[in-house]
Amino acid sequence: MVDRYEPRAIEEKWQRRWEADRIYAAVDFDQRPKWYALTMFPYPSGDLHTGHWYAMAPSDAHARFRRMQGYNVLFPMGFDAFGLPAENAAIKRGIDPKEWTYANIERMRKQLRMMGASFDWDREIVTCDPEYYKWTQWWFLQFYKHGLAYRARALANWCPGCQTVLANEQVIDGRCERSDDIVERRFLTQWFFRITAYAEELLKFDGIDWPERIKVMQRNWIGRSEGAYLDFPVDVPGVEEKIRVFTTRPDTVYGATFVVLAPEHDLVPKVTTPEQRAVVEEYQRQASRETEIERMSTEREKTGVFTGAYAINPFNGRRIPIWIADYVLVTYGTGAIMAVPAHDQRDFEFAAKYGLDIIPVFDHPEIDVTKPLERAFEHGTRMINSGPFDGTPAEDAIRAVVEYAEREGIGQRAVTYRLRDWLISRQRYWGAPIPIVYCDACGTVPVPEDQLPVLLPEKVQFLPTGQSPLTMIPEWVNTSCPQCGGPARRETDTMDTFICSSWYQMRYIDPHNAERPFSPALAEYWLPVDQYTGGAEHAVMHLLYTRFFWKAARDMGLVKGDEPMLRLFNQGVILGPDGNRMSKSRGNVVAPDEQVEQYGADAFRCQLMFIGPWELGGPYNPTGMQGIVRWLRRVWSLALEPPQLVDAPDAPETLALRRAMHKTIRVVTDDMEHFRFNTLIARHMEFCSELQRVRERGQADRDAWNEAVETMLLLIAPLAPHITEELWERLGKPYSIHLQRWPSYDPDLAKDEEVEVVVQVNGKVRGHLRLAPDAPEEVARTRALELERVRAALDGGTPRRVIYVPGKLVNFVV
RNA sequence: GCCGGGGUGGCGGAAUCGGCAGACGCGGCGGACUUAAAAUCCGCGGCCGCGAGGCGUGUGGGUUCGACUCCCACCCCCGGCACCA
Repeated sequence: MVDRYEPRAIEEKWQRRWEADRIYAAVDFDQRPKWYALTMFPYPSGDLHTGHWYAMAPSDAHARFRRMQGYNVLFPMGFDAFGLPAENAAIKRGIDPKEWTYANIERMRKQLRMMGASFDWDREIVTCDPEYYKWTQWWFLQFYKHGLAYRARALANWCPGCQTVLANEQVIDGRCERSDDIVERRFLTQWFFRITAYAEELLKFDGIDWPERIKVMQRNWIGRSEGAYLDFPVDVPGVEEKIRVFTTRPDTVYGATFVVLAPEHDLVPKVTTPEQRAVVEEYQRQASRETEIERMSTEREKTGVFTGAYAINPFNGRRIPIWIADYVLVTYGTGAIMAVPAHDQRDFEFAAKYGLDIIPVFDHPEIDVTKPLERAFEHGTRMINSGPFDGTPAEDAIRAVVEYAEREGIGQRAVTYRLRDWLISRQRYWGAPIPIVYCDACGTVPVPEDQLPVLLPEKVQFLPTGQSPLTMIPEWVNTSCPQCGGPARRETDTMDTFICSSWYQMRYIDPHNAERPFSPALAEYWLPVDQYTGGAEHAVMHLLYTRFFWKAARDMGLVKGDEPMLRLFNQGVILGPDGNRMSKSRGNVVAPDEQVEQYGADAFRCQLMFIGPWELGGPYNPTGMQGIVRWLRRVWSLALEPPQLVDAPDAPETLALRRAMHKTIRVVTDDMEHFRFNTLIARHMEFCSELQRVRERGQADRDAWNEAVETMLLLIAPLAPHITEELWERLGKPYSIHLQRWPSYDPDLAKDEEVEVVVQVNGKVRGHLRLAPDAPEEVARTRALELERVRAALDGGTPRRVIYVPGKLVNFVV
């Protein structure tokens, strides 16, 4: 009698051994084909939760699979360690952010090791290490040098809870992505990365295999619109300005009966008449107090005020009023629109409310355009009320008007994007300092590369003042100008942590390089990432930023190729047993450490993979764990307690066993390729049942049995690395199972010898046959007609038609 | 409103170039082993019906010898976007 399967007794032992032997080390410049597998690195919150396991364990299984297939696999892990929680802990509990973070990292390293994942720990990176953020700062300088980083005053998102500005991508439904506070809008001078320079290219996903929904989300976020800029001269004495508007409907320009500026538009103070100044300024004040949430509400009735000024429609010379209204956004297009109430519902509502003219400029087959409109209509048939363009068919209208505008110098075709430049400065301490110095004589001066890193000072006061805590350390702020040596001040804002994670995949390939972010030769060998896995919640943040970062790096000549991650897989969200998101307040949290304690890491890994398709996520049910535990016990028992082994190479049972094994290899390999862990484990369970039946018979062919058991262990190794290693050793096989080759199958043996064929009469099942998959129709038909129930159903009638699908069915139609 | 994803037993889920609906697992029921229990092993398992049989993949139509799968119309759930000119 052998000992029972006790996961706790073997898992730690093997984890230590693997690490000591560095069997998962990625080998630079190895002859094997390389495979860079990357899973999103965690924020060191101090506790590894089930969501981390759900993201990482299947990724690990896939990386192990590739390793066994003969790839030189790079599967690294690290910590995205800058960010607000550390600083908030400092504010609340007086703990130093650095100490807090490193203590958490230490704890999480232990928890990660319990997973038994094949991470190459020699390549670990921690983004808050000066050794790492030196290069984050270096990247900032490269962006600055290439005109991709700039400082500007702009309307920014301000989170009152976090006391810092945020990028547009980090505002979700008007709330802070982290703290959920309602975001305010403030005019502030901030640092930006020019992501808009790559807007057009970011819309293309050529040559990469990414989920459709991520691509759609990124396309929506970038929001490309084609149209034209048109210039409306201002009719105000002494003001020689033109209002440039962006429109996707230049063909409706003759219907423009007023112009609307965003309340924050630069020209507002210049054009507003003295009589209107008071109401205009009051409206601006009111608009500036509004949060995004209030302003974005589409239900809300539109408001606005007249500036008292007029502009001239450059097409027909018509004098039209200039209004301001907050339904026009200063951040989109030019911050000004021509309003065409007849053909735009928003403008229609505004015109109706304030009694402005509504002039249709298209005919419509079902609408009498000579009568007052009830609502705007977007598309008509031919242009009307449009001077020389009258009669132009709708499909030619835009082109005709734009060509005219370009000829006359009153406009030009244009493309605009919803995407804004990436606001990267944060008024917080726990981030990489922006390596910039302000000198009274030289102005904005980048810190020379050889003076990096600009170290974060320690022993800092944390008060949420809305200014970076760094401003309160004069000995840090005050410095000398790198150019002239005169007195200068450091930039006190730190960088958005999404910058740290935009290039981390590049650092893993050369994590200890002190001379440069990574060596070009290693980049040539390892990059780009072959398989990236992580959550879809990063669709328009990290996953967009890192593509931008890569393209910029490519244009700087630092990397080759157009995309950083060739394949992306988004796992779903793991939920608590009650189907809700796990949260302490709901009390539905499943703690991985407890699952491991109770069932073992192998069982927990497998259960997470077994519950359903990885991309769907779903509830984690701990009671279902029994099934996985039983299966692993059975694997244990089958490996260690064989039937009586005899020499029967030609017995039909031996062939059947071989067939089952080859079929299992085929199914498991195919499912592994496509991350179908749930069906793959189901196949394993079936194969185990088949082995069990063989064993029940009492004896089996020695070679076939041993081969089957060894193959089973090899196929399970990526899923459950500890138990398979233990059994591999007990079977006397060479260490380590994880360095063995993935089994291959014989396609002929993997095919079913006989399959069940359904016999139907008029589409209803009346019987079954066992036939070869490629049996000829004649055989199938004859055998089918021999069946009693089929004859009864035919009731003596002659089939009008017979449908035969080999391997599937025979259907008699009467 | 627009764009994705989804709706299948008591539960998690399988099966889609149209071909036995419910693989595999949980829970349930029955049996074997045991003084007993645990563990293990074997069997049953959509619904209605004693049965032959009938009905079943969100709803209603359609195409087809045959539809979870394709087409049309709709309902519900999840995620994303939403005054973007």
